[in-house]
Amino acid sequence: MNDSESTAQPYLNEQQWKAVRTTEGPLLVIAGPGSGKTRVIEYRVLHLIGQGIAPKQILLLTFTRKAAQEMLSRAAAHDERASHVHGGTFHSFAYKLVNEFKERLGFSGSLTVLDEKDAEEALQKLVGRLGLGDGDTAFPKKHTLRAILSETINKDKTITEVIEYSYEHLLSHTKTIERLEEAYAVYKREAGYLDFDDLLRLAVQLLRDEEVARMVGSRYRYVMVDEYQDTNRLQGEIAYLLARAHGNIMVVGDDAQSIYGFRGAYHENIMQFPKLFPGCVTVLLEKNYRSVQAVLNLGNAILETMPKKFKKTLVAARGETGVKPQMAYFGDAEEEAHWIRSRIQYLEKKGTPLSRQAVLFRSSYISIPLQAELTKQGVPYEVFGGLKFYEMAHVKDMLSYLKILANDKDELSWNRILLLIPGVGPKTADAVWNYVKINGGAVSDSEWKKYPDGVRALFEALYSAEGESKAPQDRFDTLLAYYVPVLKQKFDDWPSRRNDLEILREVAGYYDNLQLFLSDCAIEPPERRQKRKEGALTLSTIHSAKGLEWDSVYLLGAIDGVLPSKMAFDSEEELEEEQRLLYVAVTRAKNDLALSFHLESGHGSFSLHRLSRFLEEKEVFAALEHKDYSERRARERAVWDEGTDGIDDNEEEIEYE
DNA sequence: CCGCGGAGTGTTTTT
DNA sequence: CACTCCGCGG
Repeated sequence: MNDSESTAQPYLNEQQWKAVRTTEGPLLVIAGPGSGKTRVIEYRVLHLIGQGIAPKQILLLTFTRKAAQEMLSRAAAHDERASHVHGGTFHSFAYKLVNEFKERLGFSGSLTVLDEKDAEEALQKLVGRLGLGDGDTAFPKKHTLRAILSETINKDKTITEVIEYSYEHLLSHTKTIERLEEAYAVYKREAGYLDFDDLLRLAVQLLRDEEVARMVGSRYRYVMVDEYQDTNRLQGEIAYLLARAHGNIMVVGDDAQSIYGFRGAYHENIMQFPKLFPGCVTVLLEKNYRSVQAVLNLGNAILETMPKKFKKTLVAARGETGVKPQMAYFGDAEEEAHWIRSRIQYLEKKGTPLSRQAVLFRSSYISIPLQAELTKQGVPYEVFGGLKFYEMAHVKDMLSYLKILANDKDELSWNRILLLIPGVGPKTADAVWNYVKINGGAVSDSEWKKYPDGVRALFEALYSAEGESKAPQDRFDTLLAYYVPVLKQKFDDWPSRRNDLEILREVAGYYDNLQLFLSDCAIEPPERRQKRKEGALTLSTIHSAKGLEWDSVYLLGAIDGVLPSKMAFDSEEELEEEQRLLYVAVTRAKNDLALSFHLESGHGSFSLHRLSRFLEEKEVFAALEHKDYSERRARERAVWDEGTDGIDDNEEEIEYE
């Protein structure tokens, strides 16, 4: 995939230099899209090392692991020492910290990180156990329950506040959900479970402790935080606590690109930074080295229509006018997919390789017709965002076996793998778990007779995979041999799943510590494809496209109800975030941008037929070149006003010139 | 107690 | 349209 650094910028400009050289004391960098902030971080790392700072004393906190790796490996290309800089996500940093000081937090056994799905599973189990939703069909689903509890942590609110604010229809369940929250906390503590929110919460708790703060604070004398506009209150506090003693902290962000409010991102963090760190130096990076003027004009028009927010304008550094972004209209998703695919291939023929083109969308489902079209026509593509590798059932199954080796109190994993055995349902699974909880792995012969035969086979597989000294990959192999028959029986499409597990096996080979492998799987999903598809087209959610750029970009589904999502319709705040999402999408394009619309004939009552409201704003509308490719509409028009022949045919080459 | 089949429901974005 | 929940037959 492409990244910001392919942007041709021969030297650092004055503002960028200032950001690089200001190493002592707090520094706030407001960086518009394409303004070279990645370069600033890269050079700042090199500059610090050049000053004689030990790489180990530099900490770089980013939003995704990939971002940190990119920046550090680029710096390492100039100076190998840069590869020893500590870099990662807040969550992985927090996990290491919690693990290091777990006794202080009152944990005795090993810790297991719960991903979102696990957390939901745990909640559902508790709901059942406590009989909370009994006979009540209106009782919230596990996903909603998890969202509510998560919001209390990430937005620092009480359950009542969260429900009053975003889930008014659930007010009557407030008391029950409070009970659930307590039970969930106890449950996690007993099993040694940490969900994503616990990681941040506990890290803050640790750093608030003077002694810990002193130890950790002296470890990292220079702290840098990327994508600061998308940090939440807890992450903001972690950054603050880390740098409180020495004040050597740089944060980089752009409030206009804050798109993680739904996850508790608190963009006020950026505004409050100067207050938190008095004497802070502010640097504004406005020059855009990425896009042609026509694209920037659209970006600026969107910026103009945003309520509140910083006043700023993207200033083009490239000086090329470029072609006005196209707004293309279609009758249905298939027409749209067909057109986009053929336009992509057309540009490829004209010299823009597939790897430098990307199709972006608000939500994954929107891209399905296009994926079908691309597959049909043999266009190689790679999808980012949406369903994740480590969330697939067979991957979770396999990881569950390993998780039990790492933490035998892991009830959720026991439950999962027991249910895979024929003849074992919830009751038997529970019985076996209760037995294991008390007696450990030593099972008497008489006990076996109580359960289906498969249970014994499972235990034997687990026994033979045990052993501290064994490499994670060896254990993996033992358990995979056990699991493959289960896989074949459970899934018709097992060959491709078997292949996924082969990839997982390879990843396991990079680790010599099982714990670490497993926590990484939850917090920082290992790259699913070691060898990336060469020369493939990128399909990505807008969220996953953050920080990236391509020569040619398509925004699929510029439909009111998709972008903005209909889920955001009744919240002013969420609508603003959707608008920033549009801004992020259009500013990914370097040379060429096309937006597209199709009529969405929803199943059931909902059908979407209006252009995104953000694009209807006068100035935004004017920054686009509107073209109606709808065959349906063309047909209608041909009937209504005879004489015009509307749009000729679907001879693709003609249409985009 | 398990597991299958039918009915009903609500649908985003991610560490 | 995919997933969850419920009820019934084995």
